[in-house]
Amino acid sequence: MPSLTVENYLKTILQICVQTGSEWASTGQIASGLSVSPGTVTSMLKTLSDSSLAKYKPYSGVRLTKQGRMLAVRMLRRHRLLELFLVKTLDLTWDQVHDEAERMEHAVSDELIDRIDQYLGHPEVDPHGDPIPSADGTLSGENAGIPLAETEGGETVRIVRVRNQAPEFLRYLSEHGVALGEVGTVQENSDAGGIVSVQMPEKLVTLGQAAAEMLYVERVTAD
Amino acid sequence: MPSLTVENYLKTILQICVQTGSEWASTGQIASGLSVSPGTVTSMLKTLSDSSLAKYKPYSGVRLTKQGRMLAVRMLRRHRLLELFLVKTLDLTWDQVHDEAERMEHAVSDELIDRIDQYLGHPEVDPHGDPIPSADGTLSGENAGIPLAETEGGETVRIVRVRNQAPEFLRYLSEHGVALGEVGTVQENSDAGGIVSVQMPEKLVTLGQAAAEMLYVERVTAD
DNA sequence: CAACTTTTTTTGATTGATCAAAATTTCCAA
DNA sequence: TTGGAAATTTTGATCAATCAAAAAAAGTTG
Repeated sequence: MPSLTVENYLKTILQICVQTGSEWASTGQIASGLSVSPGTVTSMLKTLSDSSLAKYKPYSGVRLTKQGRMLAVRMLRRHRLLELFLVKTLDLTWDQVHDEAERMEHAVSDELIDRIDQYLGHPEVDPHGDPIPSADGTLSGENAGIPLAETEGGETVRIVRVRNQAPEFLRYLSEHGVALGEVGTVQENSDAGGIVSVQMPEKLVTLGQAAAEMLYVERVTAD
Repeated sequence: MPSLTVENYLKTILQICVQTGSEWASTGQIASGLSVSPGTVTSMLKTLSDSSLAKYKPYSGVRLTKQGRMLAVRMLRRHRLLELFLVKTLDLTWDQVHDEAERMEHAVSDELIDRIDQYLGHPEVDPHGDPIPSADGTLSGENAGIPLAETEGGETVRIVRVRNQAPEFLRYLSEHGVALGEVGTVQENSDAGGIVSVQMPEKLVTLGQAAAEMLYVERVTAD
């Protein structure tokens, strides 16, 4: 029922809320998230409000309604299941699936998504470690892990999530031995130098601060 | 580059041409194929002409250009590969895949389609027996088989294609033992009664004339 | 708190896809 | 060959999504 455009607005709003930890998303955030002009966003926010998918408060932003949030979560679920499906069936790599899923998520039925979920055995995370919402609309695990940037030299960490879908970034990681589930030891985290380096099983990888903010890890306790 | 709408027009035009064996498709045929009004078609035909995807001749219809035909064939290829992919990976049945593929075909990249083609081992036909165009745009095998309606009592035939995607029709066939590749014996083809009946390995199936025109078979010579 | 900056909204326009209904052209049959 | 009937095109309108640029509101800072 909702257009592809509406689906994209809802998803973007939800992602902003998750990332900022707020209930509200501003016109400007949405505009830059979708690469459209602010004026376009304003008019779409009114449309969303009219269809009870969000509550729009002029000059403040929007907040998803239960219904809108449900739809947005469903888009996230579709996107993430599709990504994993492409990786599992066709052996695509984590840098190849985002754009593909971005378009496909608007084209598949709920029934197909549930089939895929079942085929994959109800997975918890997608190829980037992003949690997959359950069929009933529950979105949990969005807070797992901490940015690599917050760790210190000497710590042993497991890679659990990459919060940046840029193919070049993902390929850089792969080429330097960084993959989901791998364990490494932080060599150095220097604010002065603006870098973090981690010894992975095979290779040593060094990332800038910005990049280290996007790579999420869990501290591993020797057991 | 071409919009979803343009892709659908091109595909529809190609299908009309294939079905009628003509180079031209009329405004009316396209309008009913796409369930839009004739006036809408007229204006889109001008658009297609302007983008050199088809040649429009007022009151006569359109004819695809080489470029337009290429694109249309590509849509057919996508559609058919997607159908088979869904059947092979997720065990969907032939009555479940058409609508799904119809939407997905606009959302997948050429690269993904080629991956799927490779994964499936370069198949020749989709789950309905429709031939899959090759990557270079060759569409062959569209003339394989003859309608069951043209066979006579006593002939042994192999089911090779179903030219009707209606889920109810396909389910009716499945429920009566008709599946691609199966062999049966025509019991009766009666113009008077308007029915054709075929003894399949498990069951006896009886179809009306119209239905028998949509089910394609090959005569099997005892060997 | 007044002036400047930033953000947001409004305004006016455009584009693509569609429709209904009127006008036109083509076709067929008497 | 002529008078409908059928098919097609034109016309005028609508709707969703977008933009640029002007106007207004909110925020910030000396």
